[in-house]
Amino acid sequence: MGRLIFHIDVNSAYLSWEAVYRLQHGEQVDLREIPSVVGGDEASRHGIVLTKSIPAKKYNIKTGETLFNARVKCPELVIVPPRYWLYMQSSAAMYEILQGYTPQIQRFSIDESFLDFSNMEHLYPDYLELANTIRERIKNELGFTVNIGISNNKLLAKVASDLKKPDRIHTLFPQEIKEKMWPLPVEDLFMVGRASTEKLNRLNIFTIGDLANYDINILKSRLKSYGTMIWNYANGIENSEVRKSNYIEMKGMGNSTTIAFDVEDRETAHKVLLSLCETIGMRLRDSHNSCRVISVSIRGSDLISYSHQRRLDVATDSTRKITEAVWSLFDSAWKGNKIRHLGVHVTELGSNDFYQSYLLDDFNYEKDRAVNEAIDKIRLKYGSRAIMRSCFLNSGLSSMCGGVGEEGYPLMTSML
DNA sequence: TCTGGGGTCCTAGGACCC
DNA sequence: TCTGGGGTCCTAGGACCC
Repeated sequence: MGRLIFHIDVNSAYLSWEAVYRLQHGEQVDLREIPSVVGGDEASRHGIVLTKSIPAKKYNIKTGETLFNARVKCPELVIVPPRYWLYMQSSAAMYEILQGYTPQIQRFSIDESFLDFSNMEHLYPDYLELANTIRERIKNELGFTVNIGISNNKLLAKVASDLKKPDRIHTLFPQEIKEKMWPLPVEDLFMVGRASTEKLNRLNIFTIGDLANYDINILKSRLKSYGTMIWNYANGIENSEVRKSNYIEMKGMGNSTTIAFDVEDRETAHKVLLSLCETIGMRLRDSHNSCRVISVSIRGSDLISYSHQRRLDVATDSTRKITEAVWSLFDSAWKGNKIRHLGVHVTELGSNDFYQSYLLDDFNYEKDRAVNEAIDKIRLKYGSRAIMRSCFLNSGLSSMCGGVGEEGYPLMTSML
């Protein structure tokens, strides 16, 4: 009667999807078989590794590092640009297949899902056979490979899918923890990142097993609630539900961009922020949300970030109101340094199913709402560039920055 | 022209209240 | 001239995930 959880993870997702697309369009080489990466555009200062092929990994190329660095490690490295609409499509196609097996699916990211097969022995008597069927179907029908991790909770299933790649199925049941998980380096554990690894190493903790057998009270005092959580994880203790994605409410949304050049004046910064607000406003209205808290973040050319946020008296979904708040936050926050990156985030979301007629100011909410609605309709029908504010003409800036534009945005979480 | 963009959650410290 | 203490709200910053 125990739980049975699958974690399905696409191998080198962006790169695999790109490789399949290219093969389908007549290209001879398979990107997955040579040192290659999907990387951002260096000219506009987005030059980092988004996904690497397995041969590229052999050169010690890491996700997130600069393309400049990656080329130093491997001069013949093939770099291809990202194609986000393709990733959305590929992800959706895989989800279609998975849905045929159980409705209990949590889309964890664009290329990862948890499936709950608890109490379904009557339908699927042999879970290994089931996993194999799913793996084969994705490979045959969609052309890319996945790893499947199997256990009785999400944490262990996730660690299992990460074991040996590609195109593999692994189990990691509680009785296998000692043999399969404890020898791994502690940074392989979910939620143990760079900062925690350093702290743990200083405590002489180097493997997941070291962590599992450490005194929990010392961890608690050094790492607070994190200490308890990762100690539990190291012992395979985790009991969160597989949450169907449509029932997960969004907590906040953000839009940020690295600008192709350093911004040095307030007017240009305001324009970039406006374009970010346009996208945020539209996404808020599209999801029937309003926000109470608005925040602006600034990253300077020195790569140091800072932010200011403000709680509004009344929730809003108006592009105009958001922009006013964002501009004033920027003006109070900006230290006058050269700006590389700007971001707008909204949190404390709530329903926008009400008309806000706030009598204390003379802002015409009805008219503003009608304007936003009309613009949203035009953009949904004809694309985000169909209508724009005149200040963006000949400015070299996009009128609607960030976001995923017309392709939509699947609801995903990165917390178990 | 060396460092992305989308998220979630936690903590520390100050203001303020009783 | 000995400066409480608990609670809540708010902001800034940092950790982690993909």
